[in-house]
Amino acid sequence: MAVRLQDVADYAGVSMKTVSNVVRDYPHVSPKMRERVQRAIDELGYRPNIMGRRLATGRTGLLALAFADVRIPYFAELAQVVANEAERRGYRVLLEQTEGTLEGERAVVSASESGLVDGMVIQPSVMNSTELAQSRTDIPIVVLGENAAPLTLDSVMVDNVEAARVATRHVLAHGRRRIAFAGHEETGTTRTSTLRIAGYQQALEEAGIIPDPHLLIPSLAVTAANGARAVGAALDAGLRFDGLVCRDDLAAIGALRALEERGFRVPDDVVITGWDNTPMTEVTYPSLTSIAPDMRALASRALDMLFERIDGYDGMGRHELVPFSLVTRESAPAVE
Amino acid sequence: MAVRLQDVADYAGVSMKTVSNVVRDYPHVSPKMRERVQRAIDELGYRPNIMGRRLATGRTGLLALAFADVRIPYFAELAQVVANEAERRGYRVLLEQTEGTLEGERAVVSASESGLVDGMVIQPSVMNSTELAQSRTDIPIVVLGENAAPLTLDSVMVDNVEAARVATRHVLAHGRRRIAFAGHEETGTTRTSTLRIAGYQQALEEAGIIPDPHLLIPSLAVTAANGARAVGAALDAGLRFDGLVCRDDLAAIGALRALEERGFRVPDDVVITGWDNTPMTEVTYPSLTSIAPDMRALASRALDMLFERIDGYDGMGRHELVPFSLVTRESAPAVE
DNA sequence: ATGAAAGCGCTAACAC
DNA sequence: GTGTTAGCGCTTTCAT
Repeated sequence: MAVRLQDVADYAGVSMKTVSNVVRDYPHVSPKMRERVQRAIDELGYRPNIMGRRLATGRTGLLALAFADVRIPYFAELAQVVANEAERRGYRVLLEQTEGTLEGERAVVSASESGLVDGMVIQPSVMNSTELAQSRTDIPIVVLGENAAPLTLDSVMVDNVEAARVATRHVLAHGRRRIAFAGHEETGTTRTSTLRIAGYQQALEEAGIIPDPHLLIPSLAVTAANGARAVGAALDAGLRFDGLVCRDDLAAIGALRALEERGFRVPDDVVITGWDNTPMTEVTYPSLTSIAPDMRALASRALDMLFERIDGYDGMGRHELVPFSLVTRESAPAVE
Repeated sequence: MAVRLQDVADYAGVSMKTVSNVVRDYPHVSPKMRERVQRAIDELGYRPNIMGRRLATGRTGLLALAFADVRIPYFAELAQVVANEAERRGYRVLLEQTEGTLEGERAVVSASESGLVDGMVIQPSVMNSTELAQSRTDIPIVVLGENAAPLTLDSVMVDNVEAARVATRHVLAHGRRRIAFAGHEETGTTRTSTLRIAGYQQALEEAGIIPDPHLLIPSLAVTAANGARAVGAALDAGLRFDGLVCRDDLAAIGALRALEERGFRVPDDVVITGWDNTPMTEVTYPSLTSIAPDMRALASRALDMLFERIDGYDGMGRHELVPFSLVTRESAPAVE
């Protein structure tokens, strides 16, 4: 039905090899031959069949990108930038969602079929990198947002501890002393949250403040609605604070609503920082100061390392940090 | 390197055919043989190679999902539900982003390679369905959110006109009379926006109100920030309204900010409705009343039709509507 | 119920 | 510079 390489070869009166050379822009083809073949290709409307090519080369041109849920704005952002970077390298991206559960992550990682993708970029929610490294040995994996065990896995992340210190110091610079932390998981705190809380506590201690565990406000899951519920419940229970460092923008957005609903003013009564610098931060009222990871660098370095491994590099796991910045907006304005 | 079907066959002392039968759960295999082969598979850790299988069967098990940008919450939602429905049918989803441009859509649709995906679900931003139908004839396509020309393309959408009437009538029921519409594109209104504006105007006319073109507030692009700018500028220019039907939730979120920033109160001064019922509507302050398309039905019907075509159905294009509802929240509460 | 062999569409040695 | 041919890993008639 579809026109094949052989059809073009027959039509142009040349061999498959020559047509293949033209299709793949192989340099050593005479101009007139190239033109003749190209005409045949155009007239027949030939399109190379990926599967045939992939079988022959062993490369699929496909990458898997795995994370909890695209509906979480940070992951949508990640999908966008990874897809862009992949495209620049001639690759396409297969979305794999894990729902943030261990089963989901296991399912994604222990693929029952092989040869679909050449590599995988994964931001695990719960699985540790040791298990990760053991599950999928047939293709290279780059881990995002978590320091991978130094086996064959590479990792890229921002320095969560440092970034949390920066955010917290910024709140301190506003003269706030009772600073809460919101949005980490209620059950089984993830590594990401642990690191951010560590940075938050370090900054407090550096300022001579003893971290008060009551000021840690966990929420059920990473949604803004849960963030609102958690912060709302804390306020209703009488908890008071004048600064709030949030685990992510969703928690911050939820906190914003919980506070306003109860008559607290941001930033006058409570200074707030978010994390991820997702598009929504610009348009909440007040807009949100947020930690902005360099997403482009993140995706770019992750794919660099992934392709090095696809190309055969076989050294120890490499662990890279990418830059971040604090973008100040109304919820915690810049301080002179 | 990787273990192949032949390796398993050798190891188990049977033919490839038998192993293949076991792998694919072919019914006519004797239990003892099945067990023997299964043990070989387990011991060798055999995983069938997708590409080999696909080449042989002609099915890739992959679907393309194309739309403007995953960072737009509605599309993230769409990606999520389509991925889920596809998985239930044993398929995976390849993300294709068009950036909402004609070039982007053309690039996605006029794939230079064939055989990668078995079908495509696309929500076009600018390309009309006639061009769509002509561009990609090798695989079936289902169009979302736009009434496809009745060639070989199927389409699924909500009744945009009717939904816009429902939203507008709800605002009218609040006793509002100067009702604006916000968030449609400034340049080259999309078909979606056109339909929604039509429904909005119909509802006004039914209520005996002559639609005032000044109350149409376009914005530069579908982001909340642009929505805020557009509505803000309109207010600053002296435009006044007591109701606002928004093209989508992003526009509504932007409008919310623009209004609050200028001291207008929602819903007291202005009643607002959004569209898409994205997660953020729950947690804005005030929360947003929004048109909620039945996303599950949308994805489910789209994939049903797509698979019918993949399986050989070759009739005229079918055009289906899926249900929607109006979810009332604080920005436009339910009216008794 | 199981085996043998012919492809699926393409690339890559290797020859000419 | 171009043609020949042998796979890539799997499924699938067709035999047995």
